[in-house]
Amino acid sequence: MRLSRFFLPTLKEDPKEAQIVSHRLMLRAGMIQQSSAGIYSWLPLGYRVLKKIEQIVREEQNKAGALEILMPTIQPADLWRESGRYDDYGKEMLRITDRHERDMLYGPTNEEQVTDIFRSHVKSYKDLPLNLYHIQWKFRDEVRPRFGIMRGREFLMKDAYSFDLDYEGAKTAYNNMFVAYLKTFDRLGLKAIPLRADTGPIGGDLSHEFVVLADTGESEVFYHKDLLSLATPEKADYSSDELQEIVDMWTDYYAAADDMHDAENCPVAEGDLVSRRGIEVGHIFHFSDKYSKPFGASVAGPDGKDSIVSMGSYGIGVSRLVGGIIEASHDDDGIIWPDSVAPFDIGLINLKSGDEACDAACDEFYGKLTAAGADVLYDDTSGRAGEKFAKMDLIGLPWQATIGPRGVKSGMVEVKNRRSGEKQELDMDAALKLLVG
RNA sequence: CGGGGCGUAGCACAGCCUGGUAGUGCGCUCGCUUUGGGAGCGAGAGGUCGCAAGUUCGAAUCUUGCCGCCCCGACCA
Repeated sequence: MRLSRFFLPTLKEDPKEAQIVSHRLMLRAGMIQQSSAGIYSWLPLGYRVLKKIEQIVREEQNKAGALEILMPTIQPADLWRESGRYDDYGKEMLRITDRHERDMLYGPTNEEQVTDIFRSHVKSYKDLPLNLYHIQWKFRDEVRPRFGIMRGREFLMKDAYSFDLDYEGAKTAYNNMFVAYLKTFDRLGLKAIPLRADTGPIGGDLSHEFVVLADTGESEVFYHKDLLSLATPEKADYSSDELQEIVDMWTDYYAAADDMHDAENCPVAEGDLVSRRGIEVGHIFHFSDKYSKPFGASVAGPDGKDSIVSMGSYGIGVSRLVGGIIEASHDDDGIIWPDSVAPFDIGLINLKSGDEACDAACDEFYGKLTAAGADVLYDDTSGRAGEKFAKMDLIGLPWQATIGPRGVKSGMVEVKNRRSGEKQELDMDAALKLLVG
């Protein structure tokens, strides 16, 4: 992609409304534009990142055996009256009346909707276990949206829902998602820790939050120092017992959010306890028959008798992760994207656009990178060097390749790693080898 | 929902107290000079001063109401 043909409205100065670093950088890097409080448009650069994260989440859900569906954003109130949540949910739920005076709502979550789908079609234990997920926009009318995309009112979320015959099956489904989450956050380049969580209004007895570590995170977490050295599970398939072992291994270590942490009675020795800040990006629940019972979601068991299915739900804040990743990975100059979610792989800078030799060298290098399958943002604009470097640092592509009058005669390319800052002068072939293998 | 703050050009702001023809920096356009870390000079374009009512000969400025946005707290993917 040539920058001259791209839409990248970057800002040199900090917008005043943005306090936290991810919000500031997203606005400055031209990733998003606020539409109203807590509601944003995604501009090309931001949208690319959002889509990359979404795709990784999707791939890991698919690998875990979950099936993708797509449920509507607008739901009928009657469904929520069946579970009793229409009255319980309060003002955070955006309520809408259609032209026929029917009560509708913009979904803040989809337990009712998915349980309705399940009960309409699934009648036998032979169809279990089942895990349905979707990646869809949600709306919660927060009293006070803040932190940009991290705590918006409209947000993109992956939510999965598992259905099992009994508690044992549900627990395996839960463990399966637990492990899928470890793999997902690892692929996103994040350090995530599972915290035993309060189950809150949804209820249930098995629940974990996944918190991404970032110095600027919203809440404080305490955990045993060895927790982070655990290896992320790699195998494609695990048996129920293996899943349980992995979950046990991860949850044996102490980890708690500040509201659950009791310094006086903490089981971890002071020297082994680490305190850092974090951002909640995922939440998994087992909630048994909370929805299946009022909805009459039951299946015939092997004995021919109907039994209510046991459910769980598993959320990942996809849009929030964009901010979370930036919080966890940036410096004074801008964003530092992990390779897996970077909007482009490489930024190519033509230091003297309009100069015949520079243009020719850049065009050639751009062609080779692209032919090798790299996604390249090629700054072919007529801007000044400093401006180009600063902009490239700001948008945080993992690699920068610079071609300017100084090195062009000898066919040299300067390659810089955004994260380490390390620069090296290479001839075009060596640079190509480094960047695209 | 309690408390606080702010709405003036695309962005950041000054002007308001003490009413009198709307300004600065960045960005944008054109020209010249520059050219390896957000350039210099010159010339331009761009604003019903959030909206409405009121006071006044005259309102960005004073008064009232409304709307929007931000921050702190309680609450949450």
